[in-house]
Amino acid sequence: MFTLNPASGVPIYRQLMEQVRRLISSGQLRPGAALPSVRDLALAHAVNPMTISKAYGLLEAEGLLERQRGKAMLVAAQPKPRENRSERLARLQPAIEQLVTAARQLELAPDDVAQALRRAMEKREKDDA
Amino acid sequence: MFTLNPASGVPIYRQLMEQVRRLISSGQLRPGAALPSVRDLALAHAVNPMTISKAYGLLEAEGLLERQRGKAMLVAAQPKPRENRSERLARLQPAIEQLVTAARQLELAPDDVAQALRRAMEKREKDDA
DNA sequence: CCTTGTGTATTAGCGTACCAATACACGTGG
DNA sequence: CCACGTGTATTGGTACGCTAATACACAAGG
Repeated sequence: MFTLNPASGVPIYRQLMEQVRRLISSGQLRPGAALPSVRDLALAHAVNPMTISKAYGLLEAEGLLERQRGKAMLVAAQPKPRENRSERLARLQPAIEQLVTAARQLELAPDDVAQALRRAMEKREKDDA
Repeated sequence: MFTLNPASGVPIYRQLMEQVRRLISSGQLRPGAALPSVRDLALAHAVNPMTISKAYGLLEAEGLLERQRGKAMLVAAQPKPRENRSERLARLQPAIEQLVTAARQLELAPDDVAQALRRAMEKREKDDA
């Protein structure tokens, strides 16, 4: 469900937060849905439970998650359950900018980049299936 | 020349290193070319000079840069002056993977992503000109 | 009741990243 | 020669990110 890369430089708890935000904004995690338990996630990704808890706690402070004593973390009941396409595209923008910067510095033609991107998306689609 | 974002989570010196690697692998920085001075870069990006120096030092350890006492850092004379397209595409892969991951979690269609990418690349091209 | 499963607080420790300020060694040009 | 521009070493400090090991409060189910 999540992709955590400890060597990326980006703090793990931040990676997790961003991915939860995305899953909620796309509706893959709907209001009321339960999140993976802190210990499960920590075990699965070989990470300290407190690192996961930190992400959950911050997301609760943002109002995206709700806490129930003794039970799993839930997606909060929100006024905006699912963002429209343009809002989600806005969330994608940072990743796009980074890719464009890299492509420019590598002097790769737009067509080459587009083709590589299409390949990667097709492969991901296949792997998910 | 460089794009350093202190808030991205990725250490500044790592961002710089990666971008120097890309500019060399594309030939935009050729063997013998001088790099921006530590103090200039530090001033331009509001960063401590030692942070830039750290990046330069590590790149020298990698063999990408050469040091001349009292003079600016140079791009080393390398056996491989410029990488071919497939090698440069390989360097682009991490940025692509990250974009694909984000797109999946945002439930954005490949066509939407491709279109957003093309727009961003065209805009960058225009801004550069 | 008691076990198991939630999240969380606490304490301590460790390594990294960055900063400020200072000083040094070297090459170049006035 | 001297001033200026290279990179760099040093010292000291701050903040962050992550870990380990415990321990607690609560809910649900056997």
